[in-house]
Amino acid sequence: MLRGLQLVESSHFSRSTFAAAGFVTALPEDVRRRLLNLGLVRQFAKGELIQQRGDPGKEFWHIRSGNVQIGRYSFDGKLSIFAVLGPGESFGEQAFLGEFPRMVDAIAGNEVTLVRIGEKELQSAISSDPRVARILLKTMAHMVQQAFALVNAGRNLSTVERVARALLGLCEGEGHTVSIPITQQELADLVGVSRVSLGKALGKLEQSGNIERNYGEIVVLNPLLSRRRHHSATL
Amino acid sequence: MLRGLQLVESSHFSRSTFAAAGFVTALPEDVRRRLLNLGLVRQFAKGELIQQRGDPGKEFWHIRSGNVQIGRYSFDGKLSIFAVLGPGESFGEQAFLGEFPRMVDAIAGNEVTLVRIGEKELQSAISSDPRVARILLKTMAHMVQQAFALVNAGRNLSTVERVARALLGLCEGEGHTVSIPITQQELADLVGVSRVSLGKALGKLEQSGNIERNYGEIVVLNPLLSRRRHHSATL
DNA sequence: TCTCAAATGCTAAGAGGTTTACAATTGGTT
DNA sequence: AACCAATTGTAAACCTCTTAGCATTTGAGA
Repeated sequence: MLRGLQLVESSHFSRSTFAAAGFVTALPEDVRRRLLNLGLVRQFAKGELIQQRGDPGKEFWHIRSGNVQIGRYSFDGKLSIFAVLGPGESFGEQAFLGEFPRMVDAIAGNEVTLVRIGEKELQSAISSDPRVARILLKTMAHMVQQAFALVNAGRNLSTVERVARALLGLCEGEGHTVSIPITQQELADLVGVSRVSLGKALGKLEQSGNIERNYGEIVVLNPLLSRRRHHSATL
Repeated sequence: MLRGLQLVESSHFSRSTFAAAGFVTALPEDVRRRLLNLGLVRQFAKGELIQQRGDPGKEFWHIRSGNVQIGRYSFDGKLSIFAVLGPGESFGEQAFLGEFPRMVDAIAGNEVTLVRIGEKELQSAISSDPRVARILLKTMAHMVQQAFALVNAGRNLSTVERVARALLGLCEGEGHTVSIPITQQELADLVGVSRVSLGKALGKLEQSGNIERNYGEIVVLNPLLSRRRHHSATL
């Protein structure tokens, strides 16, 4: 029975996928400050492209203020948003650390202030304090862990549950009612089901009062309503 | 049309899941040697338990000789094997680096010689050479990458393809015909499908001459036959 | 050799997702 | 205001997997 958007959430769908909320956050206060002080501060205007799919990841970014949309421009120039990240979060570590090309585009959602951490800054932080490397490795290990949790989640959850999770992920910690600008087709691709199935799932979530369906947007009514960690779904 | 076990294999199913083939291998020759010299060498007799699910991961292991079975003991004392690792490979990094309990059991498949790398050895290696931390971070980033590749693979591949991949993963680089001791129920759980569906998939793979089904074992006939990287499945 | 539990093979019913197709709605544009 | 392309709602046929049940085969131990 549907009883609400009360989900597992040991990891947000989007956070764990394309960004590491804890990558900078997990560092001890003093080390974090030192690292962020090393980085170059850059501003981006709303809509400006921060990173592009395919180009080499020579840095990662820490968000000081504003928010960043993570997504993919399709061939026809449309953007499919996977996540919206806010202050304190960081993104781009994966390509940077792994030394492979960026897999997603990042666009400034509004006026945004970022700190750029490149190879030099990373090395400097690592050599300045022996704890740093260890903590970063720990954070990465957790990301691997979460990634595999995702694999299993995908296997064991119903479509409705997966859709609900994806929506929660797109809310990104917002407290109250949130309007997500996304088409059903895009959301279907994100979750990995057909548009028809997604429609049915959304229908159920709407009936149980969790969301509202509008043209080109989905309104999540009470996203924070009991978002817990390490519990099984009540859905 | 089924044309053979010619698969993607940017990542082995099992390797990327429970072990990191490249975790030690990726290090530069000199650093690797130094790290492995630091570690305590231990022998395990065939069948001996190396690590147990649930206990704290205070180290990881590098296999010098012999092979190690990674799996899970079910409540009734039976072992479900997920992977068999050989010389040069390592395992247990994830729990060790992430500082959470072990998720799998590891048993010596035969007389095996391991090198134990603990906190002290890791720290020592990291501080001895600035490259080490960077390389380890890179390896971890790749594991995250592979994990997400798995997510997408699970979404886009047919059951037959997923089964074929799982089998290839269990072969672990063996060149010729390999006999894998595993029941259909266990393999079904591993792949995430029902035994009935697995049976059908195995039937197709057998018909196309890739495997043989026996009682409690599956024989993979030509596992190495064109195992490539970063290509799409021909299956 | 006989016995029996485990493992496999097989079938049928049912649930749920996909594809395809078309109608209805929406929001921007002329 | 009228139009049009994008989006959404809906239906039907089809396909695959699951569950459940039972028959058959296998291999190990008495």
